[in-house]
Amino acid sequence: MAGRRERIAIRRIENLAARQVTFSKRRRGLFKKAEELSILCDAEVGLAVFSATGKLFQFASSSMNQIIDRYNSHSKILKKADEPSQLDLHEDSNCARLRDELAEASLWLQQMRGEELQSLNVQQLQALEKSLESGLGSVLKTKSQKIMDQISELERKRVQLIEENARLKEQLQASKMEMQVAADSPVVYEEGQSSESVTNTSYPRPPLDTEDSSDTSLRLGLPLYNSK
Amino acid sequence: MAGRRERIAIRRIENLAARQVTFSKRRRGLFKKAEELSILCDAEVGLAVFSATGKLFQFASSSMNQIIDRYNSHSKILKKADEPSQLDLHEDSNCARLRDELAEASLWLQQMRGEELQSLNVQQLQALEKSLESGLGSVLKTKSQKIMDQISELERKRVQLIEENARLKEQLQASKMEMQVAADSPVVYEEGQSSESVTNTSYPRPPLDTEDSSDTSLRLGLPLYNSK
DNA sequence: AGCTATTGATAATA
DNA sequence: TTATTATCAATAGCT
Repeated sequence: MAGRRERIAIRRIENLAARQVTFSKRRRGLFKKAEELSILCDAEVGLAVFSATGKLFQFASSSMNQIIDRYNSHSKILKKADEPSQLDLHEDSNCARLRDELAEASLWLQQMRGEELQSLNVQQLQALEKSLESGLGSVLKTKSQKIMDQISELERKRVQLIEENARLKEQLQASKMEMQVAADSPVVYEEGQSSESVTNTSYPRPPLDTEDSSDTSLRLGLPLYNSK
Repeated sequence: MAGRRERIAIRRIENLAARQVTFSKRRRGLFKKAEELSILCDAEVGLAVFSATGKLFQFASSSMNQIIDRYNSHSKILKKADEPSQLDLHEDSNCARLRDELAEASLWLQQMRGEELQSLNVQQLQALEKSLESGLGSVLKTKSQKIMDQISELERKRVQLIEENARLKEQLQASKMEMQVAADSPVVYEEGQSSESVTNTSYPRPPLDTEDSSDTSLRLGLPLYNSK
């Protein structure tokens, strides 16, 4: 007969001969599928496999160097202002390390954005989840703090402006009265209007107590970050 | 109803939607097989795929840069080491850029972990929050899938073992009966012991019905990924 | 996105 | 190693 095949567990095959046979078969299958993907879907694919004995097998839809270049320069989506360097002395040796670190950081960013998760096991996913939840908590906390600060600041400025307006009105009134005095023809029936009542007329709703408004802004701010 | 599948020709799929669907499906298959090869056969595997839209997907059994380094080492054996390649020519200019990108990526990672948020405004915090929520959703989904897969796998093995047990039990029973016949000296007062009761003595707890236990394992599995 | 009918891949065997 | 084939896995074509 032939293959009384049971699906094998995905762990290292202990038997050397069996491992080599499987490597040979599966390698061919993998390379075939890599090529098919690149052709069918117009994708650029690079695949390098080192056997346990150190032998290299490779496939590249274009050229391996081109793919490595593209891989290395892929994360230039974001640019920022240049930063004065302080490590010029060890430029060359740092370069490979930088590339390592950048690749790792990029992968992490991808995974935190929810991509490229298939290569992670459940434990790693759990850790990632915890990290994301923690980060999300901090973001929410910071955002609410910023919003509260903004509201407090606005409120403070509003109170300041109200006070300034009140001062200006008083000055204006004083100025008018001076002019009236200067004109030497005071009008009696206008004096009943006190400076206080003027203020109330101009600002029907007097400024709230600052302690209260702080709490109010908290309540108002909350719905903003109750997202979907 | 479903896949009235004819083998498709291996050439570029013209229809955009179909091409994207196929890319998504085959890419996952390819990455899975790459991972399996690396584990089963103790091989170092690096796979990079750029979609037609320029998006990078990668798998590396160790780290991509380690694999690239190893690849370059292998290649240099076949090349002249003193001949500066294109990669080397761009290395210096890349280095500064790499440093910038790494700084940028590191800052992002910090911010996604909930650190260094003070320099962001509310709008940026909102975007970060959305990104984190989206990533968290994907992580949870992937984790659930992995756990479900594990459960299915365990259940499958359990059923398999139950079947094997049943087979072994039958064989044992047959074997015992043969021995009784071969002994050719039946003892009358022992014949009251039926083969069935013998079996029950050897296996006091017969295997459960497979249908019921299948549902049970599913229910037990679900709370695992109902995270806090 | 899900769902099957098929094709394709491959583990055990010769 | 290569060939065979039973069986499992991947996926093309539909909803």
